[in-house]
Amino acid sequence: MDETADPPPLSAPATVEEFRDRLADLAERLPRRLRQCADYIAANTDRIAVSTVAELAAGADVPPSALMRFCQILGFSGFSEMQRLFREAYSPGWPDYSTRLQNLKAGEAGSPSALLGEFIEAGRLSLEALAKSVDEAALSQAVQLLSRAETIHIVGLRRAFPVSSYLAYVFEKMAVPAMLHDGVGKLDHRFALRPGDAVLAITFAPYSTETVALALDAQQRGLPVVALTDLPTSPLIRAASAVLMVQEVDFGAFRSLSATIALAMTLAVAVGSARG
Amino acid sequence: MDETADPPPLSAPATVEEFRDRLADLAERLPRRLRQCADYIAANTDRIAVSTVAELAAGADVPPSALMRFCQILGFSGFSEMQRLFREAYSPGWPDYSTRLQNLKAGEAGSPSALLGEFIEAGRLSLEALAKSVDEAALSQAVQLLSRAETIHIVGLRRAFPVSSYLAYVFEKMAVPAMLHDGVGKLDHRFALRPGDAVLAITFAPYSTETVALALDAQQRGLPVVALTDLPTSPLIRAASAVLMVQEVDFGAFRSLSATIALAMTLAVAVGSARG
DNA sequence: CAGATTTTGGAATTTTTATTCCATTCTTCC
DNA sequence: GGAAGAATGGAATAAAAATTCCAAAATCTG
Repeated sequence: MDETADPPPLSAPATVEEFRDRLADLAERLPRRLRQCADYIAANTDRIAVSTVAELAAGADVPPSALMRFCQILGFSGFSEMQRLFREAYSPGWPDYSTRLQNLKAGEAGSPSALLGEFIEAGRLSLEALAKSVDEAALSQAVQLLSRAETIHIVGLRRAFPVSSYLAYVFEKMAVPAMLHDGVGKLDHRFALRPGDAVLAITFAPYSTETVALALDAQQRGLPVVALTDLPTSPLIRAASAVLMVQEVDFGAFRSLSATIALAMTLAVAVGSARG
Repeated sequence: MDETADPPPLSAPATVEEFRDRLADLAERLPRRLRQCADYIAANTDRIAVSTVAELAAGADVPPSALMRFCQILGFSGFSEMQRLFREAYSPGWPDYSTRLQNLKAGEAGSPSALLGEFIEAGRLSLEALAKSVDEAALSQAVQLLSRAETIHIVGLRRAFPVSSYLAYVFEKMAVPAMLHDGVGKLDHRFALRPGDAVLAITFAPYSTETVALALDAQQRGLPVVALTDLPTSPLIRAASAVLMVQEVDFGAFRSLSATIALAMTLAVAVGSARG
């Protein structure tokens, strides 16, 4: 009979900060559906003010009633009360991307935000350049070669290592047999290359000798090699059966990887779905 | 019999600009109450997305029915249609893709170049979102914490591993003492954390327990922890002294890393130059 | 593995909001 | 000053949205 007062009767968050705090606090211990709500809401807080329960629920991929329960757990009487908070706090983010970027770059030269502006711009330009310059024939051929391989050997060190490790991750997610040659212990695993396999080699100037060596070795054994590199003068080219070229825009001595990763992902996903 | 076609059958404005033009055009020749509507709406365009008919009518000091009539005169079927324009214009409508991209995507669906178009677009959108959402204060604080550290410990696995390995590369190029915790051999190297060091932890949903564990461990020893993560609900947050949040746009199940890398680079270069 | 407890999805209900309609009030112009 | 037409306000209705409730499913516990 004494239903020991279950949840302390939370009062509704009064500010957006309070809201975020409570959300972060609660999220970990919520059951699955409610957790989905929390994540979606966290990622799309700005849409609360202009959406209906049904729209948000659809976005979070839960039924509307789950979202209602979620609002109540946060301490609101319901969705409407929560929405009121955001409608009142709402001020449109009108200054759009290009304006915002200008502001970022205009900040005191050398400040972190100015730097960020530069890197964002460099990434954007690289992506645009890639869109313009991609060689569709080479891309299709690369996909074909890799789709037919038994195991795909991925090699890319130093600056190319983030790319090769991401490729390895994506292939694993798609259950494509792949081996990442990461150079740990200076082992080169050359003899892991078996007939029927293929090599995906990635390197940019200044080129890694280990990567080039592995690619040449594979070629001599008659394995197909797909090269992901930057210039027509790359030493990788004479080892390769298919060449994908991508040039990143530098910012100072530093180079974005946006375009390279976009291209690598494309390759991985296309291969993954071709192998089906 | 020929009821001389009354008002030319206006179609609804399709953009906010069109809306403003039509409003300016019409306002002068409207009768009193409708004129009030026009004036109030012109001055409070930004509230349309988040208000009800009744609220706006009260603001303009007219009855709701007058406001309804006003919407229809502007060419909308009613208030809801007008509101939809502003709700959509507000949040998600990051504008203007370049036309090149459209072409890429237009290629045979499922073809590699169509895929590439999607990844390029996802990267672009992620960069734009980052430009909008970056928390400059948190960024400065993160730079400060890492600049003061003796050794910087970088930890990020699975999907975050490309980011952490790139950070390690850049720090090395800049001669900043840094250690990459890569989980090789399942060693956690927890005791490499020394007083005076700092941790830069990177993880995205679904969060890596190893990364979170190392961050918490560091926090308990009183070391500063900089978190690079995606959502306010991330378990990393309660371990962190500075939190950088970045959200990537998904394409299907796959996620670009463009924005994350841009932010990571910024951090690395800012720290590198702060340490001279 | 059975029973207890929590979580979930969706249909039913209530509340709010948008929209229409029409009697009344203002304007205008003869 | 009165008739014709336009404009108006508010009550009535329709549509949409929020909220509740409960049976079924999933999960936990002994």
